[in-house]
Amino acid sequence: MEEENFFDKVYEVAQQIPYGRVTSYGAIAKYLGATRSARMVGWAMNNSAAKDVPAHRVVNRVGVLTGKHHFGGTNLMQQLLENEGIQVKENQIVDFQKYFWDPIKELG
DNA sequence: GAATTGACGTTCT
DNA sequence: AAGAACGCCAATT
Repeated sequence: MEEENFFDKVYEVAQQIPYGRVTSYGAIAKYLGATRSARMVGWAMNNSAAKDVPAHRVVNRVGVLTGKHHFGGTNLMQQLLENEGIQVKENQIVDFQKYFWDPIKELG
């Protein structure tokens, strides 16, 4: 069954995010051809807790750690990003454009 | 089984 | 230009 669902594709792309880089839900969704399904990407991340997906490298289009509450209810997500050399201010990534990893530009 | 919500983003008014 | 509504698919209630 190679026919992977939108859900599964999100996992693959998320796992391909390089170290010290971040991407957005919309970027992944757009890469999969579902620009308007960015919500599903976030929903997939919810299940990613049971996967090997670095969901902490995925933020919204503005670079805000919207899903930090899903990382244990603490600033764990921010700590992980800072651990990779990414500066975070007020739950927002500094120089988001600088660390932004576009799957379309990098992969496709 | 139906209705609502959800880690978002685009499009219309 | 700013604000409101819609769309996507799956899971939860």
